[in-house]
Amino acid sequence: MAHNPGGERSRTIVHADLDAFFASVEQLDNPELKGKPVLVGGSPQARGVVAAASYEARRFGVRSAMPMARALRLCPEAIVVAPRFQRYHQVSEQVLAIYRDITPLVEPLALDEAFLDVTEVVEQYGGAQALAQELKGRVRRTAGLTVSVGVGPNKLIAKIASEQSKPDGLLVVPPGQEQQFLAPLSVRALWGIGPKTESVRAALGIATIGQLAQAEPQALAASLGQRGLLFHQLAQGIDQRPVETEHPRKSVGAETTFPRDLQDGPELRGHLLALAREVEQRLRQEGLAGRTVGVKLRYADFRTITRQVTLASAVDDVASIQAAALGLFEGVRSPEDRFRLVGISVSGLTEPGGQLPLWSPPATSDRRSL
DNA sequence: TCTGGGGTCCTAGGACCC
DNA sequence: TCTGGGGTCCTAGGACCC
Repeated sequence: MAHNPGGERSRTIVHADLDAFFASVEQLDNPELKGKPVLVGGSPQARGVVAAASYEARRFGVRSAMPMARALRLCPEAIVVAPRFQRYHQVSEQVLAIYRDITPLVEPLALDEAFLDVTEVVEQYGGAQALAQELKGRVRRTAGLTVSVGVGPNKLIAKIASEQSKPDGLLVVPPGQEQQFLAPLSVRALWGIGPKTESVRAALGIATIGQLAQAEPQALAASLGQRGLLFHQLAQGIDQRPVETEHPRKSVGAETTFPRDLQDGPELRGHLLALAREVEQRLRQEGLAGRTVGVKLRYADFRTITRQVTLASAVDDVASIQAAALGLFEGVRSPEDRFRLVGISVSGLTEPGGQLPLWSPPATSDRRSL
């Protein structure tokens, strides 16, 4: 066991991240796509973006979340494939089963990512390196996919290690080497530091995680609030978050972006109804109901607003969801507004109980939104 | 360049209650 | 006439992640 002055047991955490997941599954299922630039996502006509790009496509500078129109300008010969989420779920379950065969302490983060707490089993495999090799081998043989693996004394280190090792990588950061490993990396590598936060830190003159670790906590708190102090901790390589196998769901939502902007009318309301149906279906699949119904509206100029209402009891049926959503929509729309997206979500989730009302008045006395 | 769809978490302010 | 303190619930927006 590693030396640790704090007296706490040293943990061994694995982060496993499937490479270019959606695109790799498409190449697996259709051998004609192997070795070719593949883009999984929506069509450029439907204002689609790239959900996943094969490594062949990334060489052209294509990245996830990039508008498909731009991706195709960068890589005109790319093959665009519509996403098949059911299939990705299937493969994801297959891979999670492999992880759970190693340890029950598996925390899925997304379809293509998971943490494993292998503290108790790592010695059975002859150490972290050997365990990671074994995991990679099993995923390749069983699912036909490559996975990048990072191993470290905590989640933060494991995650950044797998990121650094991509693709088909393996990187073990032993306890005690956290600071050394992190110091030269960009603060952007820290989980939670996005473009906005990065611009704040740029104003402070901090570029690397090492500099962030050295910075005055007060200065960080002044510009970033509580998060500044958290980032300061993380920059020292300190991260006590446990691997959690259970994540109770907090909300269920569905949204659609229209191929062209829509004004209020039968077409838009038809979309709202379809979204309410979809949310109902998914709530029932999971045996859930929720008290809070929300709508999301994105205007033609990309400005986005949300409105929500909390009902007296939890609902899981189209009629109630749709009624609440329409009420919220009526409260904000003007006839000349043009929308590019509408969405519906249900939160405040519970197990549905007994008879459900079609419509309940808001729980609060604030009825402005209605 | 022209921006998806699924989420989580955080902040801040207001209403309300005792 | 000039107004506490603590706590909870609710809403809206925004940053972020995959």
